[in-house]
Amino acid sequence: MIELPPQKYSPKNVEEKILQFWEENDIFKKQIDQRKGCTPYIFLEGPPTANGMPHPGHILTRVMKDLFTRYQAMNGHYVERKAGWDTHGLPVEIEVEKKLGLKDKQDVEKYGIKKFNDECKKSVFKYENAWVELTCRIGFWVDMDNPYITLKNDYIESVWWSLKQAWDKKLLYKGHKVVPYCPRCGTALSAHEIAQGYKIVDDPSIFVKFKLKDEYAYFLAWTTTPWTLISNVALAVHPDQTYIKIRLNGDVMILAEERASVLLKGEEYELLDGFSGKELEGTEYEPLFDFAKPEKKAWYVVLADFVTMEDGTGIVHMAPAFGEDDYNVGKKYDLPVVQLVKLDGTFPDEVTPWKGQFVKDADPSIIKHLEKRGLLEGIHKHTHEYPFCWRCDSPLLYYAMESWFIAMTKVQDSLVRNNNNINWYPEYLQQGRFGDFIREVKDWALSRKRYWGTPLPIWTCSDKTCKHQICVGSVEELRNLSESFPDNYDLHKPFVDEIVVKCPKCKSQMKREEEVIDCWYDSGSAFFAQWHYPFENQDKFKDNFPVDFICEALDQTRGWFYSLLAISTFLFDDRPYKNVLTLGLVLDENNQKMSKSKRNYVDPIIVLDHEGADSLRWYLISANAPWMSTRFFEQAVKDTLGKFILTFWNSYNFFTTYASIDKFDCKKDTIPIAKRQLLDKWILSRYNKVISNVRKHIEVFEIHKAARLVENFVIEDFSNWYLRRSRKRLWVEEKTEDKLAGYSTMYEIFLGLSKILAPLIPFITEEIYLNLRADDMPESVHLCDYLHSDDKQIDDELESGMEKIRDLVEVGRALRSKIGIKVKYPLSNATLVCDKKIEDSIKDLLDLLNEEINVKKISFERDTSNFMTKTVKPNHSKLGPKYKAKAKGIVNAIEELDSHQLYGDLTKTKKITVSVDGEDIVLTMDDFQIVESEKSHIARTETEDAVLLFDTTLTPDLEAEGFAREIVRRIQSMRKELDLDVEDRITVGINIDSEKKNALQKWQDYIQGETRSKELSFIDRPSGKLVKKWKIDELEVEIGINK
RNA sequence: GGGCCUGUAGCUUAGGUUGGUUGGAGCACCCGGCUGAUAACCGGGAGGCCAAGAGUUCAAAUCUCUUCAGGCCCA
Repeated sequence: MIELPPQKYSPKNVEEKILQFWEENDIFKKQIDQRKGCTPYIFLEGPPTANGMPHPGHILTRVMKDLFTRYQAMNGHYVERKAGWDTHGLPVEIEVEKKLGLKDKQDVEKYGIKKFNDECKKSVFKYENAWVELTCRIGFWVDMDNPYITLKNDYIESVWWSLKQAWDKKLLYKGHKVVPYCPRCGTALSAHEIAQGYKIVDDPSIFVKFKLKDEYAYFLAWTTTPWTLISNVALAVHPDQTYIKIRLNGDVMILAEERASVLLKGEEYELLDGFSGKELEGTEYEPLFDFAKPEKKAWYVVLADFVTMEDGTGIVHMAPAFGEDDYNVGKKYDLPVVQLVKLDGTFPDEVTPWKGQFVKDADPSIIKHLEKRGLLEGIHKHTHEYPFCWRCDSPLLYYAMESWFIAMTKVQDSLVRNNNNINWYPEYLQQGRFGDFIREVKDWALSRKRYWGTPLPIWTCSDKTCKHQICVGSVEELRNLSESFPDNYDLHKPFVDEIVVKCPKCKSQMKREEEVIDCWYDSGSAFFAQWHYPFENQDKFKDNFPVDFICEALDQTRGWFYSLLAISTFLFDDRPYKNVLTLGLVLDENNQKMSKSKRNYVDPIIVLDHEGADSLRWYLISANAPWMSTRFFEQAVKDTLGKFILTFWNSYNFFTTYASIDKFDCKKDTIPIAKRQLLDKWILSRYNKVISNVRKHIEVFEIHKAARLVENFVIEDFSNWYLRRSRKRLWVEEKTEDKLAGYSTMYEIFLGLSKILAPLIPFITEEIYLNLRADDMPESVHLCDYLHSDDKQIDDELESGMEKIRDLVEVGRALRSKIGIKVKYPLSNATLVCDKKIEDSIKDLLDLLNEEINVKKISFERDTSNFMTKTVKPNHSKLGPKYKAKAKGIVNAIEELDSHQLYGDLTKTKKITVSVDGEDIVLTMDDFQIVESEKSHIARTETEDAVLLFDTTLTPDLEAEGFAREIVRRIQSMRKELDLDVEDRITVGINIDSEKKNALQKWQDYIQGETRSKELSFIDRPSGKLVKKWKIDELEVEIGINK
């Protein structure tokens, strides 16, 4: 039984009601469970960090994840949706440090690692409620009762297992990583931290001479960090640049040709030799200082692509301990890492002249020293950006810290192969940003010298000679190695470090490497660690690997998308996911990135309260391709509500208003399609076409196209044409077959739309479905099967005929507007001039055209000649040159004549004579232009394939009919003013000029029928509940109505 | 600094692969009409150096290069 829904659509009320319905009836669980045993569609949730409030970007991700999983579930797949939480990492620690007022790592250790980590754990779930609420409110169906959480012992154990795999494959090793380091705070800073501490500073930049070992010549190098010269081990040149040897001021020097032309502009020098960078490779030079006694070979020329010709000399001094580029080159050439700076930023004792001095403060003294030795060629001031500690404002040093790595470079080929086996949406990321990243993959710096994270499970024997190392791969293994393993264990710091582990080789005590691991490794392990694989759920894992679908924003490309692939590749040598949808970023109204500090975004909750989740979802889905960035602001969602959601609702409301009055029963009252009107068949054809195309778009994640297609169908085809054209059918009071045919069609389409749109806008579709469903249908739209199109109902010819009719309506209305005869006033005749084919395609649909443009009769013709008339007018460009001064007189004379007659005469006699100033002039057809125009009372317009002609003669009968419609319109608006129900009957009294009254009387039945009046009288003083005076075309009318 | 993506009317956008009539829509605006779906509907109008510049071509929103602006990632 279809019920009358609320007239006014309140998103909040409807959505709250539906949320309650889902919860009370466990619909989400039923959607999953009813597909048990079906082909699974495996989704993996990229875990959000719940230590900050969700913002519009998170909403987009969650909406997209939701709609594709809902779609697959309705499509007959078993779609589990396990939620996940990312809980470790530096952002969490920073948040807690701020809260507790801790400034650096020393502060943390003073505070106590146990207490600190407790705070971290608490902080992680600080915003959990907000996340859960928002997730629920936007209708994202994900199982938040059984999430995977990266801080759980089981999860950590799975991560440990995977690290042990890496260890066994000899992929886990200890090396150096150059990081920005604050010597005062004694800590490395993350990229995110240094980004907020750049300042523009003046540093000395110096040109230093390095003497070649076997030759009296110098390499001229350039540096802005003189203090790193102490730890110099090599010089780098660009392999493809040209270097020259010159004599300048008595010295022989080598530098890049391109730089020489800039640096030595105007100076005189003698060119001695030239070579490519490549040829210089391996050339040895004498060290500037002898403080370092490196074990490996040092002090020779190496090649590096990053050497620029923008500044300097084209020869770069290399100190692998203090620069990432330097370090990487050093690794390639196996250079020693000379690190003559202590962790507090001062020089060690072996650097005798400057020992104990802060390195940057020693710069001037080092420069002086070089100058004294004659090794300084020049000194400049260099203005550049330099990072400072955001906490204590000390200048940061780049510093090679010991770190654990996973040797991704060793599995690079597999990475590339597995990546090529993934479907990327959009495709260009596969070989673009992501492919580039993988082709230049570096070893993964895994360890973090922090507290809140998965501890690195590597223990080293403390015996100086033994130094045995073990990577622990399970809790069981750790328990067996330790003497006292607690029952109630926690694998985090500091507990894990309190476990006493004995070396299996020498029985000495072992000590865990103090680091925790990169939290990206945690989340990248989700595809197996969420199942506690391999300790549990081995089958479950096998069934769920690789996953079908992951979806995150663009910034995850080198984050989670990479960490999943990296781990999956070295563990299983396979892709972890088959399809990856990358979403564009959500920006603010001015295309600026949303940031917490600028507060330039709307709180999603406000939008949800005002416009509702469906409008919000529809906006995000339809505004743009998923991978394009989308601007987000409340007005945009408001527009979406008005444009689509309300149109959809109003259409539905229109249908239910009538269907509920008539108690339409979808079981008993459905009319077979064959017996329905062409209009019904047409909308069903359009509808089925839409279904089939929507499916095609969704399959390739072009959800915006699917959404726009449906939107266009609902607004243009269904609401603005089909329903508008069907209104009259529903106004008849009896339950005619035609009315039921209309209901049947509308019912089918609303029910269908609720299913098609259910994954996209799950609330309003549920609301509609629940009202329309019959008892034998599933209890929720989300438990239905997604629709397949019925191609038998697609009729291209009918669609093309309707297209032509709609074109004709358009031009017909425009023409009416142009000739100034209102649509209320019927015209007696219209003619369509077109060919037979067109006529055939539209002749059965002509009633629609009749009604839309209000014409009594439409007939067909093959050409327009009966409606056109030819006249002539003087051809000025011919007459002018020929008759010069007389031309004006001739034109005047012609205009005196009747132009129709003139044309007739000209065609008959070929010439006419006019008299100008007493002179007879003979004119021929050549002197005229033929003009074709409509005969009087004919108006003409055309479409691409037809001409439409109106007979504009208004007879008194036609005028009376039009006037009757004017009256009806006034009464209707008065009914509405009284807020009457559609079925209410009224009595009407009209006071009107007697001449019009006579004309109107013929239309009395019509007026009464249209306005549901049981009585209509023409009286002088109308009375009733509402009495109004109207002015219709200068004529005063007074109408009174009563219920 | 490097790589990648994006830029079309006040706003949201189609078209761009495959160069080819006058660059289409919708919202908002103005005028007119219609209306028992009323935050709707119909007709008309106004609004575009297709970010800027250069090149290729008979022809460029479309292809190429440069610049500018915004974004993401990496330095």
